[in-house]
Amino acid sequence: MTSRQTSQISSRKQPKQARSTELVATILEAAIQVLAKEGAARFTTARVAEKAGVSIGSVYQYFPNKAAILFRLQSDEWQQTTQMLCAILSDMDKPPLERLRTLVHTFIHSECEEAQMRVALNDAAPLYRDAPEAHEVRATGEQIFQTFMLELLPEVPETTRALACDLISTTFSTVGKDFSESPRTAAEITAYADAMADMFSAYVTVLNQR
Amino acid sequence: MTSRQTSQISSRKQPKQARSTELVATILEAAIQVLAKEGAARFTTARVAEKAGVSIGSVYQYFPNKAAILFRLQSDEWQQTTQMLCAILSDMDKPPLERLRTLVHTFIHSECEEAQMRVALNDAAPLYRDAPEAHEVRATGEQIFQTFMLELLPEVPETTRALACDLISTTFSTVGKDFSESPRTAAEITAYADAMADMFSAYVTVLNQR
Amino acid sequence: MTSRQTSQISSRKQPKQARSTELVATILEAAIQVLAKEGAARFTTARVAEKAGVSIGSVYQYFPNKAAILFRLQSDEWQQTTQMLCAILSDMDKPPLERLRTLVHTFIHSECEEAQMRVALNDAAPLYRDAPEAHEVRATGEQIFQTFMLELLPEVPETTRALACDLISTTFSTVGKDFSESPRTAAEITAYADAMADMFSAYVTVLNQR
Amino acid sequence: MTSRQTSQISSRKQPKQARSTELVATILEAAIQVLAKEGAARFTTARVAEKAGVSIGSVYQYFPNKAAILFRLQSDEWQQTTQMLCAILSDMDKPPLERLRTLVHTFIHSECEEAQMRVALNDAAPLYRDAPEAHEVRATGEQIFQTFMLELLPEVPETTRALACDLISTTFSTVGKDFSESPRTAAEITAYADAMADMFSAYVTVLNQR
DNA sequence: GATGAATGAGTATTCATTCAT
DNA sequence: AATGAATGAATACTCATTCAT
Repeated sequence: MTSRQTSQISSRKQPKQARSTELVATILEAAIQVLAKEGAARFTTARVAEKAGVSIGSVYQYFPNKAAILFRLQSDEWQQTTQMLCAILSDMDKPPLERLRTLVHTFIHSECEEAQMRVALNDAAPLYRDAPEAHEVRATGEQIFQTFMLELLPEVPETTRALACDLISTTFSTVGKDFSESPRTAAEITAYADAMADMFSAYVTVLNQR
Repeated sequence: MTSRQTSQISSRKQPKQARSTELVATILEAAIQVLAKEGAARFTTARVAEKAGVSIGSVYQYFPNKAAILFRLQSDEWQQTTQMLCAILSDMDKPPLERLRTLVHTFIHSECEEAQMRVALNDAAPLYRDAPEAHEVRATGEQIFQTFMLELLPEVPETTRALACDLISTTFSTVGKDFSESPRTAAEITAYADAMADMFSAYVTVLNQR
Repeated sequence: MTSRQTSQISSRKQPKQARSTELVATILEAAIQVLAKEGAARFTTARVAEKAGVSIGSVYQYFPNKAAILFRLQSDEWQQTTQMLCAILSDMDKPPLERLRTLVHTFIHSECEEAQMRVALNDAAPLYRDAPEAHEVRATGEQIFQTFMLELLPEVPETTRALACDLISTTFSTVGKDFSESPRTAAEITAYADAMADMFSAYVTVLNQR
Repeated sequence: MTSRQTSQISSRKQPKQARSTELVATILEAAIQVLAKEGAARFTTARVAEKAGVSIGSVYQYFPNKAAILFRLQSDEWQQTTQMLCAILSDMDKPPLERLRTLVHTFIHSECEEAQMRVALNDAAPLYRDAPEAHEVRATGEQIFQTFMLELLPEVPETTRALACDLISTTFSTVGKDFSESPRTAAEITAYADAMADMFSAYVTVLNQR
């Protein structure tokens, strides 16, 4: 957690060759394991390299610094989440509120998987959070959600909608994170997700009725 | 962010004399400043001692380890929040939903003060989070809120109420924390708090109508 | 003399390359000098590193902790002593008692060399003494001596022999250590070793006559 | 185990008043307990003061530094041993060799009592060993033994006798110390003491026959 | 005399990162 | 490209001793 870090946080090189891609994957996989088993405080480049069966030098060949590995992990997470979000929200066959409910369920469920790693990744957030790249990734996700909100709150004034969008998505992710920090049974997860969806539904309904 | 910690996290000695209390206050004040100005990663006992104009030994005379200082800071925060909560919720002259709205406003506002320090304190959470003392402090706050929920959701089945209680209070604190991480204008704060209160109101109303 | 030690005490890596072996040797040589010149209380990893002209990090690359350096020093000592013991005791051309006398002389002599370092190493014993590895090394030496005792006390009952073996070898090492703590002339050493050999001879002779 | 120590090691003041003597006794008793329970490395003035229910300042009122406490403990030990030695050796009714045997038995036995504390006291030896006062105390004990040796080895030349005296007394104390470091049953102690007495007897007998 | 708060030098150990091979 | 040895700043915490009250 010292500071001798380079500013750059995104990957050092685009691994064009199969060999490289493989290596990056190996390192990331090792990083996940170290994070999950050792926690953020014991997440060190040396440990990642060892777990990956690779030299430290190789790690630095593909990631400019420790933060970059963590950022990449987080980034991949966000991408997956975004895809999931996209898939669910674009299913125009179901009414918006039902899609929202599905979304909440799926998200909370996914958050509860690999909870240990997620907590650790969160603990390490100070290391990658401030990077400009981090904001970009987040922004993409928000974009999709905003589009969906347009569908959900058609008559509502722009300002209100933006606010609701922000509130709901934030509640989503922060409460989901907090909830997943304790171990949960499947039943608990379902109940909690339902409650959250109920809350969102009630809110959305009220906003539309105004 | 290393781990050589003693298990104990609560204060080393009860400051019986005025001198001691003063010193503890000085140290805590210094700790807040270090946290705010340097961030969690650079929060070291040496820096706290220096900022407090006190020897390192003195710091350790009153706090068994670094985590204890952070925990104390957090603990004091929680106590203040709890008192505020208590004061607002027990005002039986106003209807429950109005009190809830007031609560949200006050809380979000207070979270936005000293935001930088709060973010840093949050980043340092891994250091004190697991201490048993931390759970106790939190529990007290939840207790008060539960009592209020009884008033807010009188006819609702126990299980549902407990869930709603958990959800609302978690949303409260986690979303509030997230919101306060970016600098905000007074108008933004008010608008956001209103939105959150709207969401809670809608949810509570729906639950009562079922 | 503090206690923050990792459990492991044996060498961190097998120095496969010439470079490493050299470095380990340099560090050990420096450790001996620090021990001799500064004493056990001032034996610090930093001082060893400095004396060795190496960074602290390098010291920790080859030894998991301070105790490991001391243990290694002691271990090397024991190994040398054991070899010497072996060489002397296995010379079947000479009668057992003569070999015992030679042994005592050689041992006391060798103990008196680098006496200062030995005293310091002894002072530091609490740091490595309890390690399981330490017992193993000692055990090997005892084994050889036991075999020799079989030759020395052929007719004596097992129990008595074991006792005599223990007593003689302990007297050997502890008295030798104590004797070498003061500076001695060659004549003093010879006289003392002779006296000790006389004592052992008398004892052994009596045991055989019973 | 640091070095900010004053050179003086003997008691700071002669406690003339009953109150003082009592306090000194309390401190020494506490010191013994700390040594036994915590070991030499954790033997600190603060812990002694706390265990004694006395302020640190008071400890320093009666002992100039930490080493002085340890020295006093050791000194008291030596005095007791010397008295015991004296009592046994001056019993002119029994033949010298029998007295020697009794001595060995009594000594080994006493060494095995409070073994833990003795080991710790030994570990702390570097702190008080070099004080001139320590030599004086030891000298007294040797004096008595020398007188006894005169009786034991009447016809033997002075040089030889001095050597034998040194050897036997050293074997005595160092082997005794080493033996007592492991936990022992009463039977083991007796057997070991007998073996040692046998060895001494054999040696003495041979010397007298020359 | 008694107290115990205050001091601050001292120490073991970790870890991100570099760079010669 | 890959390696992994080397670096050394950084950090938490202890403890002997002093001295103002």
